[in-house]
Amino acid sequence: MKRTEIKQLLDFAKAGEKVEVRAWVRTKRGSKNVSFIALNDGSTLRNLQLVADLEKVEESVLQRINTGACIAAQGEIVESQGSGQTVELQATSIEVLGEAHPDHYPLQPKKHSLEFLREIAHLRFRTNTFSAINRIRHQLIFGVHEYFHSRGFLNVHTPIITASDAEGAGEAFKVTNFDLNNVPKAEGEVDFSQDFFGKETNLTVSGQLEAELAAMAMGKVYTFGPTFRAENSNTSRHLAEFWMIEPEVAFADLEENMDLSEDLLKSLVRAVLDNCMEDLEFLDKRLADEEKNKKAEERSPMGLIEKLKFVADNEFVRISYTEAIEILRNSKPNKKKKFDYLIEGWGADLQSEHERYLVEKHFKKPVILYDYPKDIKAFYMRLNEDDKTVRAMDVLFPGIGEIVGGSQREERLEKLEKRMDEMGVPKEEVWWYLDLRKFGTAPHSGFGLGFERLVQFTTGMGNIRDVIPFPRTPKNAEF
RNA sequence: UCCUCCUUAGCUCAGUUGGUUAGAGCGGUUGACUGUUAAUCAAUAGGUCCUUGGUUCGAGCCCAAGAGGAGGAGCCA
Repeated sequence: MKRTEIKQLLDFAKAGEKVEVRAWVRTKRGSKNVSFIALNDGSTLRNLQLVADLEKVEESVLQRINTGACIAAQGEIVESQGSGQTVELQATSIEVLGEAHPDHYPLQPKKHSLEFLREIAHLRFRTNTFSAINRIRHQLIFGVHEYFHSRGFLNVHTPIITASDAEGAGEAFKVTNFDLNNVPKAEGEVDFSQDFFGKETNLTVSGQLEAELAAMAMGKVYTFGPTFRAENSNTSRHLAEFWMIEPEVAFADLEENMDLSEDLLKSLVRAVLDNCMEDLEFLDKRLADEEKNKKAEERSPMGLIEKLKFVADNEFVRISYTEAIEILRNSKPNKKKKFDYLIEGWGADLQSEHERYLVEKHFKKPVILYDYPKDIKAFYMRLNEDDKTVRAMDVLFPGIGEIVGGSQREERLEKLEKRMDEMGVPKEEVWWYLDLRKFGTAPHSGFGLGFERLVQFTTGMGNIRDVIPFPRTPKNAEF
């Protein structure tokens, strides 16, 4: 008999149908004559109740069925006599595909801490929370490709291994083929000319520079790939390995760049609202339960679904860095010296506390900040007429902080070279990037969207380690 | 990397001013129960108190170093 997925079965099956399901056991309970087995196969958050009558199913088989076991069950769909479900599967035969010994299986039919589940990441897919997160994560992955494809963007695979570290986006992981106990040296220095690529190489920190190359021929492109940062960051918003979406658009100015980022974010949130409501409702409730344990002033004013709808339906606030500084300088926490870093004047980099104030207290909605001082931004951002600011923009989200960072790129060779000199960026390493400005240069813009931060936002999860199946963080590369 | 906090049973946590055999709930096991909903009821097993060193007659508790985890900061996405 062909197996039926539980989602299909619960949505469409009629009483009297004979089916086979294959699934993992969540709980088993019951009495002398009848057992009730909650089954989940990942196709939906909902469980199927399997009813095993001792007259029809061997007791020796039932004894081997514990939480975590995998079974194949054949039977007939019947209307449930119990109140927790409308239909259930009355078993005619059960085969145990894989036992899960109760003395050793770590998942119990009870609430586990997220910290504990991180230690058993190989099994946490089997919990409601992580299956919900991963179904939403999939919807977002799919949504990204769907969004760009339907608008004529081309997906570009930029290299994972790169020779340039010119982006300045943090420490890179080194890639080498050397025997680390016997590294070839020349004049005291490591001799990379003998290494696999004949030069020093690392894992990419961003696909942006390469995406720009593609955009200056293909027009509209995007990357969606893994990126790596060897920063010793220990926060709930950073990973050493994370996925980033980087569109790059020829002829687009900063305005269009902001439009694209806002529209993309809203579309993705809407896609989740349209397609993952069952999982969202579960996470919404989970979050609400968690909020009950918090103090009143720490509680978030909106539930998860409410928050997602709010973001999808409302305009993001757009203000310049200069306007933001004015707001912050005149803000209550600044005047009362409640900020750890007080805003004295123009030019200061904004700290998390400032971004949070703008987003969560002052505007109470997503904020796009643009036109930052050139000294606190990367070399490739286009210089404004004032010679002080660059065409940079950051999208700030409540609870997450910076979810998007982007800019209009400097397309004028002279200005770009001047900035690289000022900031000490080695021009010879990225000669190809400069070539773009020599041959048919054009205005263009792009941004980077941190995928896991987006998943964090849409699932309401507080720690980024819980929205990627196998998080890579300092001192942790298990699984 | 910095600051703060944490580490006791499989899990979540108590553990009094340093004092004899370290506790609970859940989970496990065994038994009871004619349909349960994280079933219920009864009994029961289960501990290198993170590691190392120190103070003390005596350390889960005090001190030092280390390891791991969480929250915040920095860096950023």
